Amino acid sequence: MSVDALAVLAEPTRRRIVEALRRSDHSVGDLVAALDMSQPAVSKHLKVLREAGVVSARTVAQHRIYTLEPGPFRELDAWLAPYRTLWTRSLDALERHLDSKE
Amino acid sequence: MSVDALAVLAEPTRRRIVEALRRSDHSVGDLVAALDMSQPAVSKHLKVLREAGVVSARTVAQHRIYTLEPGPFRELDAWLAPYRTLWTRSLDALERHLDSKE
DNA sequence: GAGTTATATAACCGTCAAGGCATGTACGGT
DNA sequence: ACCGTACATGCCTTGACGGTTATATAACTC
Repeated sequence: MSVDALAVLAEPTRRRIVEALRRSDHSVGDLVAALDMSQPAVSKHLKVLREAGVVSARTVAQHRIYTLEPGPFRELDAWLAPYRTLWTRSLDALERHLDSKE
Repeated sequence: MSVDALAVLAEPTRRRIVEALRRSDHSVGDLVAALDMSQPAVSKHLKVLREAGVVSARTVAQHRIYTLEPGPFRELDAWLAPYRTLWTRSLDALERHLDSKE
C-alpha cells in the first residue's frame, strides 16, 4: 500500500530474490539453492515481501511457488516519475506513457 | 555508483529531504525547519545523501545549499526498467528510450 | 498413520544505523 | 580580534533487523 516498497527492496538479499523471480517463478527450495542461504532466512524475507505485496505465493503440493506482483513496482515507478525531470527535459511523452494504462 | 541509491532512499527522513529538494534547493537550516528535527540529524542524513551522490552542496556565505543530483535516480530508473514488463507489454519503445543516452 | 519432504515460525544473538546532546570548525559582522 | 550564526562531527544509547539453530505445521507417500 505504502511506498515502503522502497524500504523492502532496499535489502540486498531481497533484491536478489526479486531478481530471481523476475526471470521465473520459484519455490522456496529453489530460492534457497540459488541464494546459498538458510531456508528460514529465505522464508523470512519472503514473508516481508509478501506482506509488502511484492510477491504472492500459490501452493502446489507441498511446494509454495512465489511470483512477483506488479503493484509495488508500479508505485515505485510512480514515486520516481517526478524526478525524471532531473535528467531529461523532453519527458512529456515518457510520462504520458507511464501514466497511461497502456 | 552502486544501486544502493535504493538503500539510501529507503530511509523515510531522507526521502522527505529529497522530496523537499525536488521542489527547490534548500539550506540545512531550511531543511531543519521543514523536517522539525535536530540539526545534527539532518546534517548526518545529508552526508549520507552526499556520499551516495544523491545531493551536492554549494557554499554560499555561511550557508550550504543542497541540490539534487540526477545520477542515482537514473540508476534507480534503470534498475526498475526490467520490471516494467510486469505491468505493461508494449514497453519496447520505453526501454529503448531509457537505455539510450539521450 | 508413520515417515519424509517442504516451508513457516520461534527464540536468540550480533550488528548497524538513526537520533539525541555536546562540541568542533568555518564564515561573517562589527 | 571577538562574537554570533550556520553547519559538521564525535560520542553514546537504543531499537530494528538479518542471520542462525531448533522446532512446529502442512502435505504427500506408502
